[in-house]
Amino acid sequence: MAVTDEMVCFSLYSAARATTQAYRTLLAPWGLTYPQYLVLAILWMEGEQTIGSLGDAMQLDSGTLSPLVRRLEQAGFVARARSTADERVVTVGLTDAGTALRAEVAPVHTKIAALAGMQDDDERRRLITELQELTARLQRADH
Amino acid sequence: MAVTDEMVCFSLYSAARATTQAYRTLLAPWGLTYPQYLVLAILWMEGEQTIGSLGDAMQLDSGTLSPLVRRLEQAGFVARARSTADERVVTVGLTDAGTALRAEVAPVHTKIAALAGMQDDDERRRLITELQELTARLQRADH
DNA sequence: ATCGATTGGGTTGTGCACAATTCAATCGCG
DNA sequence: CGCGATTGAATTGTGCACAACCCAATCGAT
Repeated sequence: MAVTDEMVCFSLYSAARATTQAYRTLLAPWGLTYPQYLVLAILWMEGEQTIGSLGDAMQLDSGTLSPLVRRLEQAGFVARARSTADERVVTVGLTDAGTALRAEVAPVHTKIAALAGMQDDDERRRLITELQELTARLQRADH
Repeated sequence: MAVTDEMVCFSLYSAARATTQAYRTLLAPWGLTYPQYLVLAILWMEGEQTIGSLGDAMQLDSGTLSPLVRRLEQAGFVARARSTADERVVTVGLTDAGTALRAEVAPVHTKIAALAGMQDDDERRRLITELQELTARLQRADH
């Protein structure tokens, strides 16, 4: 038995990498990465966002999101604009090309869940909850 | 309910980042990262390795491991040498400084497991197995 | 023994993740 | 109103993760 097989941390680290790898394969036709897909998913489901609201949803800071959104903009899928009400705020919205992706690309996360053997709603819900609780305990402790 | 709360992938991604964040905090006194800690853990438990055997254990390629091990070498914790039997192979072993770290640093993964609420052996084992199976299904599918 | 194929490791380039810093816009307290 | 504090993004720098590529050492089939 390898050392790493005794560590929860390693099984998480490994599962997360396997997941992004599966996304890489399925998203390759559009040149999208997994975090870029997440941004698009949020825009598809919840409409226009700001850098800050994306950061809240994904738990990422502007140091990660700012260049990531710039690449999505360069790819033509989103548009950025300074808010008129508050010049500090940058809004991020879908372009027509970004909206057009939805039909073919949005279902990818369902395909991944199926590949992972997480097609059953209850079981998936249970694992999500377990991982969210684990995450919350770690974040609470990390102060 | 946020979009991301419905995705297994996101809960994995999030839990993995929370874990490395917890490691970052606990490893800060030694300037070690989580992947660096993993390499040291393998060396402590299983003795001298090669770049290849580390790659097998951690599922990483030389493009990641090569600079990572170089940084561990620059920090003085490991030493690298070409194998005399096969000049292609690079062996990685602990220095005295690397061995000396073991007593204080090795227990970190147990502390993290406790913070994550995974102190119970059976429950931890169950989650590890579940994640390993999920990982295996994704890797099998990703061809 | 030779030469084509394989293997082990390194390098380069791209994109996340995160700390730390900067800066302008806004807020709030007096 | 005025000004110090806060906020929202962006930038810089470090370190992983991974694809693509390179090269030298070794293997293997003849």
